[in-house]
Amino acid sequence: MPAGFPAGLLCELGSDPGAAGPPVLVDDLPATVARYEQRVPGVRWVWPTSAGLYPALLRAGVRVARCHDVTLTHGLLAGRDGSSAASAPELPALHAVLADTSPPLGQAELFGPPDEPGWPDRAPRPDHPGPPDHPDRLRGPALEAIRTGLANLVTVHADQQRRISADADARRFGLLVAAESAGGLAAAEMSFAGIPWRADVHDELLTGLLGARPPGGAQFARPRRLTELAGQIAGQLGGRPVNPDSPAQLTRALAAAGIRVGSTRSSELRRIDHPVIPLLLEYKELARLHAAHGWAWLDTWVSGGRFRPEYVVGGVVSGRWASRGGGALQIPRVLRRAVVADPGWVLVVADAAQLEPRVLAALAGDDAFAEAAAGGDLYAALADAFGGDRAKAKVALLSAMYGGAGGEAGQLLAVLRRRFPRAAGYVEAAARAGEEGQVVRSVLGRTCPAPSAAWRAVTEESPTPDAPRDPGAARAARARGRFTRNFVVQASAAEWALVLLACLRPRLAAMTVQNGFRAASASRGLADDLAGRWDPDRPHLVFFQHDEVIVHCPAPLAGLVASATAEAAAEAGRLVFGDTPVQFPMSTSVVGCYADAK
DNA sequence: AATGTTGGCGCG
DNA sequence: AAAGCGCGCCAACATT
Repeated sequence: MPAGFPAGLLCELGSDPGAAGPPVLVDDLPATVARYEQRVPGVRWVWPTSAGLYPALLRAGVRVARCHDVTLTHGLLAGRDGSSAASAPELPALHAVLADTSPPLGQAELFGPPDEPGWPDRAPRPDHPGPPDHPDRLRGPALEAIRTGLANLVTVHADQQRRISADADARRFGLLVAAESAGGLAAAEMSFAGIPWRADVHDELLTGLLGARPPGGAQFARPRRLTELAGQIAGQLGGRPVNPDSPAQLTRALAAAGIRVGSTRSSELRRIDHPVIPLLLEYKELARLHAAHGWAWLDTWVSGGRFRPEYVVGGVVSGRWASRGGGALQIPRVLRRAVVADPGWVLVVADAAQLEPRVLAALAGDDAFAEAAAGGDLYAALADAFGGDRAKAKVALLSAMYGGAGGEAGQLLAVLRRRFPRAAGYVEAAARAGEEGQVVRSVLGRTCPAPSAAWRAVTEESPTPDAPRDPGAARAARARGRFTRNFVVQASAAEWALVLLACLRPRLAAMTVQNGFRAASASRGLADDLAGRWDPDRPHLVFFQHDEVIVHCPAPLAGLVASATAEAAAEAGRLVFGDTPVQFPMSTSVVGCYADAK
């Protein structure tokens, strides 16, 4: 596809902030980028967005090791400084990039191949290509616009570097910027690789649960099983037709049968003893599967044996990723059966065990807690403090992190506070700050949003001390307290996971099946598939869901991949939290099918 | 007809 | 007394 790639403008950054070499027009940007990647190990691409540019490079067969994503960085800086994210800098059209070829130093070394034996030499080579020298063939306003944009990019980048260095903890904030940028690369690579998805297995699952697919075009027809259930539900409720998808209709029909409900949520229905309830619960579960992940979803999102979701890096205020289209982060567990490795390949499924409480232990520097979090089952280790009851330890921790205190949670929270005062104090301080309208920051310096004007208006003290306080004020304050309480933990956990991803990428990129694999897979009839596939003998990161990664790789590499995830987890712990006794174990399975993991 | 809101539920 | 944190997506319903 390189032939169809638009021309791009490129220049090399100088060693001084804001300095840049002459802009050069290149008519094959992917080839040029690839040449830099090969000959100038450590090159870092500065560009407007990976989301805009990198997919086209990947389609052209080009991977990059590191970048500085100006748009993602802008979001982090705007959040930190309380400036509007809308005041985004004017950035050039997509195909303008800067090559930062200065030798990586310390922090900037993230995230390329680590300095370990066995990795490719990353010393810059004197024979690096430099900017290719082409006569400008684009002329007139188009070229001028790109040229101006490129100059803006140089300026904006220098400004961002200055603001990163000015952070009260520039090391950590710089790490956050590097990790967020690496995340942008990983996200594009995962979309490109796609999750291996067996449409035939998915279809069989649906058919087994719902009945045969309603015949063509009938998008809105209910499959057989849903029609049956709707009929039985109506029969139980007096015989008049009722659409169970309509909360209003259902509430009325239930009331007519003498069942009063505040809502039609499954959790509420489950508490009711009536023969219609099991039918309703089954209907709801199946209707949800049909609507959200049924045949229409399959048609829309799966092609060529892959599900290719689009990730939105940093799309959640806590820094977690969101996804756009296809609901990639809400795939129902039953459908994991359809995620099957290619022949000769396996899935390495690795998730961080009990990540959030471990993060809290490391954040708070609570030695007693940290020792319990050193390894193994964290809740079991804490159980002693709760009369030996692991479940109680878990409730206490979740309550501390989410701000719940219903039921016996309040009492358990008191135990937690007594035994692990620093851990409890950490989240409680965050909650107080939030209730007072302040902002809080994660371990690497992601800042939570300031309260809205509406919130400030509601919670403002009344002008006369005797006036009754708006009961909504206390409620709003506590809600924000729960948000900031959770933010410090969830956002810091998201950072650990992001750094894990950033540390895992280069390790995977360095792995290939040296001999025989291409021939072997061709002999299995995969040659046609391989023709359009990226890096056919290399592990592919294909899924990332908050604290879990899936790597799709040739079976012989599974052991190496599993070790790499463990190493990356340990490295992420060191980079994010420094010297802490807390460990971040990964629970890893090597499986042919996602449903068989752990 | 198009757009916005609500109730509900999937995931972590 | 009551209250969990964060998302995206669907059908139904409300509004323009």
